[in-house]
Amino acid sequence: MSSLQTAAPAADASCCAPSAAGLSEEDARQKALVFKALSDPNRLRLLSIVKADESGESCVCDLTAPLDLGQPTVSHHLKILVDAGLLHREKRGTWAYYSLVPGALERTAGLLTGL
Amino acid sequence: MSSLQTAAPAADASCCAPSAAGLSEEDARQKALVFKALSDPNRLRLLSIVKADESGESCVCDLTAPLDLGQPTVSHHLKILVDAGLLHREKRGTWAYYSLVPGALERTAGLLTGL
DNA sequence: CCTCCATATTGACATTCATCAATATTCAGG
DNA sequence: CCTGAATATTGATGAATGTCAATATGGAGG
Repeated sequence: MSSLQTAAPAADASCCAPSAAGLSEEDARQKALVFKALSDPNRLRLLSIVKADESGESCVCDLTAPLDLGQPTVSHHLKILVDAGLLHREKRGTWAYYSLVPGALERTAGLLTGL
Repeated sequence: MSSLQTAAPAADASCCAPSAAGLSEEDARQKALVFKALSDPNRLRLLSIVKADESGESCVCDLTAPLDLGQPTVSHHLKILVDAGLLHREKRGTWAYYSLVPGALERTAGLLTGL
């Protein structure tokens, strides 16, 4: 399971944080994972295409062409975005439809302003 | 020069964005650079420490200890954060003081919600 | 059952990255 | 000037990453 729990306070888990004014080491590592998922241009484009689609979801075949990448590469990027808790995957028949996890982008934005 | 201009509208610069529903390739690359700067746990901790400091600025010597990293490594990370437009560097005497660029975190958060 | 199609996984390769040790730079004091 | 201190830069190294070609998986239709 896991799923990064993007906005988790991670409060008592790090009760013994020795000092280090800011983030605990563990807290920083988890938050960095989300930003790492966002640190690739093609993944940003995938997110924006999925978001822009009026139906709210896109299948891999719609995402391969505009990025000029191979299908396995697009699948790989999509998996990273799903693992980061940003995209949701639903398989219907032969097709896989990806959609934004509601509120995920806003929660991630909150990670920044709440640093 | 450079300095990523985190919140630049990049409006007319990409007037010819051919199609690709979402971000243009160039737009995506620039935004990815900011998130790449945020994709390292130690850099997130640096940001939070600088932000948490009541004086609003910290020198390298204050940042080396809590991260348990060598001084060159911390300098390297700070440079990346400065290049990303997130931190400001001011040298006074022998010391270098780093502070948050006002509004930079909020602008970066806006990159996400405005995808 | 067999074939086709959409997607996922594996393996390999080149590139990028985080880190450190060593060295260079720059400034303050004597 | 010379010394010492704080920071930056360089070079090297091991790990992680993005990409593709090849293959696997799994459902749809004949």
